[in-house]
Amino acid sequence: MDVVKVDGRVERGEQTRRQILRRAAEIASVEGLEGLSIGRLATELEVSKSGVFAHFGSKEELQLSTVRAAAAIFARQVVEPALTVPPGLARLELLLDGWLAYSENRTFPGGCFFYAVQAEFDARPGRVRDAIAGYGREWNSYVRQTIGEVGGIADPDQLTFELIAFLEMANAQSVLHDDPDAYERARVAVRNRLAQAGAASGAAASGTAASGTAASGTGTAASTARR
Amino acid sequence: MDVVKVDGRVERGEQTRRQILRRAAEIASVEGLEGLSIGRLATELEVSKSGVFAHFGSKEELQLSTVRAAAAIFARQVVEPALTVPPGLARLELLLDGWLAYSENRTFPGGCFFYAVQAEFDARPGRVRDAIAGYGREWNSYVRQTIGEVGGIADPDQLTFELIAFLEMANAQSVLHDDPDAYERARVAVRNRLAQAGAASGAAASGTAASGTAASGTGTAASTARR
DNA sequence: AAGTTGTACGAACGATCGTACAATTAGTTT
DNA sequence: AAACTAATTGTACGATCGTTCGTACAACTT
Repeated sequence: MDVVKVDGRVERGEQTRRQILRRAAEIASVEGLEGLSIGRLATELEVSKSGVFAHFGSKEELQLSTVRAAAAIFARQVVEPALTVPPGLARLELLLDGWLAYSENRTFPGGCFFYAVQAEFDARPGRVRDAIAGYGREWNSYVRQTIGEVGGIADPDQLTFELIAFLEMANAQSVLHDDPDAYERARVAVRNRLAQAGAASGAAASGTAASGTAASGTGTAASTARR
Repeated sequence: MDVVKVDGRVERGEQTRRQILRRAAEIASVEGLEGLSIGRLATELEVSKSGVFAHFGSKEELQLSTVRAAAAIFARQVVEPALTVPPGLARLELLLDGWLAYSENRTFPGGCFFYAVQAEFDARPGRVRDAIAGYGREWNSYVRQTIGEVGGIADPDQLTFELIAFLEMANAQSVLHDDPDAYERARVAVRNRLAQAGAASGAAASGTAASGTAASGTGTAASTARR
């Protein structure tokens, strides 16, 4: 009906814009959002520098658009899959495992996009930093909410802090030291901490076989059981 | 003594070099080692651009020297104080509290220097990355060793991973979100995790007793004792 | 005293940065 | 067909980047 207004020119423009932003996010995950330059982007994509520039009007707008594009990829890859299972421990575990997979399989070549740009912009003012901080808070409060839906957890804010710490540490260690074992460390840490928190929900589903007395077992058992 | 070879020119040179590197580390903790430019450094220090350049011969060498200078500051501020107490739980706690204080009181204006440059260089090759990774491994294995000296801890490598994760998370949250509470979260996490690990050494003081919500105890005491 | 060494400076270089604007191409409307 | 519109291009600009080079001057050696 009214969706027929497919202007071929606009259509093509949006496609190049998507290509630009996908490449921009890849570069930024490795070199940072400042290391990302319009000229280099144009050269790599084999288009004109002014063509790239025209899509955004300023470098800051390019950076902001890149952050938004990366957030969409993150949401599709990490958040949405977790929404396919009912709230509770299973969803929380799927969310955390999804994050580790997102980092481990290098959705962005430099590891987690937000880890990279967060550390780059955390100490300087501006709209880019504000956008990054906003997504950080969103992610934080979504994890927090998912923890809340498990029930029976004493201090959800504290648990949120610790779980996210494990995820980011795994990403950092893996990228800097080429150490894939970091992800296994994070999985052990997450499992152990969730057991300690006394995640009430039954669902022995993905849990360890020895989940009954997991608290004192130091959680080393099911290292190979998962995955 | 035998230190009589005080050439006034060399002496003066070393002093300006120290000033350059101190400022360079400050800037890099905020803007990164790439954001650090020789021209800007010269302007801020009110010296000539070529004067700054002459001290290092290349930008890469300036970056390497900056990393080394920051490592020396880190060692003095975090590692050395812990060496004043005997090995064991007390030393480990002093080390961790020392790190949190080092980040919290903004020894570098952008928070932990190494957190910033690690995320910046973790995904690109080169000598700078290698140097940063080297210091990272050093820090990691020193924490690991200090944990080992406590005794009675099941998996020291796993504990090292988790404790450092708490520290870096506190730094990241604090800097990006202007949230000073992050440090308290990290202290709670550390205390809780050490209690769970069953740190054998005496000093039950900081153990499970205060694990509820209290901020008091040895943790904060040490943090204020320093500095 | 004259001669040597080391730090710091000023000017200039080629390259690249972000940005501006007019010209061109391709698709849509009348 | 002409008129219009949107994406893309080419050219050019001022600023800043890292780097090079010749020079000035203070400090040390002989």
